[in-house]
Amino acid sequence: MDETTEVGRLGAEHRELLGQVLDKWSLEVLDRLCERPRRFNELRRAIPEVTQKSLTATLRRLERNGMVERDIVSTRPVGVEYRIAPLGKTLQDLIDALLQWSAARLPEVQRARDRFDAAEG
Amino acid sequence: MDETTEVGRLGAEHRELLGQVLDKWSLEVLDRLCERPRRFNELRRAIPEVTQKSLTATLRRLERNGMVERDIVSTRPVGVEYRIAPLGKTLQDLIDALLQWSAARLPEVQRARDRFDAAEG
DNA sequence: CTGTATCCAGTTAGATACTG
DNA sequence: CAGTATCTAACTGGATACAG
Repeated sequence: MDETTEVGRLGAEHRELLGQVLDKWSLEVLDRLCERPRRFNELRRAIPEVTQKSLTATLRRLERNGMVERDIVSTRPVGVEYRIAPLGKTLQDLIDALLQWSAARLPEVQRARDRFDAAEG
Repeated sequence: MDETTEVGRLGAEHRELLGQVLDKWSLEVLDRLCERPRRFNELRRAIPEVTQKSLTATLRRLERNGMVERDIVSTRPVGVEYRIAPLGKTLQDLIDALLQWSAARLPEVQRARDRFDAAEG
């Protein structure tokens, strides 16, 4: 296999999976559910910027991928509890590491952005 | 601080940063550049599904965030070499871990998807 | 070789209103 | 409480043509 035809080790399926699990809201939802199970509106309050529609879509996608489980509480009115699934639990350390990386490096990134924006003007 | 007002530990700035660094093509581009510097078309060949437009946009974004550096080679016609920046290097272990997680867990995820899709029909 | 520019179809996200 | 439905504005991505 020569260099000119060398292809990535990441197939489309892996890109799709990581895209569904690392997207805008999923990281934060999973992080929250790793702490403890949460109700729908509890998650909304914990992530104030997410809309109901986007949170619903995020939770469905995570459920479909086996990352979270959904528990219907038969009260009136009904409640729904979301909790981390075993498969989602395998992501916990990775998510923690990503959030810590972001917190640690954001200042450096900001300086890089300022340099870039100043140079291209 | 009571539970009803508790908010996430991830602010909008962190979500934006992770979004720019973990997006569809960035992971694979960074992974490739961690191995060694690459030319533009070399990256295109390594990631056959990416269009020129998207690869350009991805590289600009990564450059702006201090993740990659851009080196213009004054030949005719000109060449451009991209290489990982020190800040991008701090992501390498995380990226490796994500790719490995994806490779290890994809089969389980597929089974979860099949179950979900069968149940909701 | 490494881009930029343009057009355009398809997806996505917010706002709002409504339901079991 | 936990959604679904609808409309619409904004963004995204592919195709194509062209340029330094």
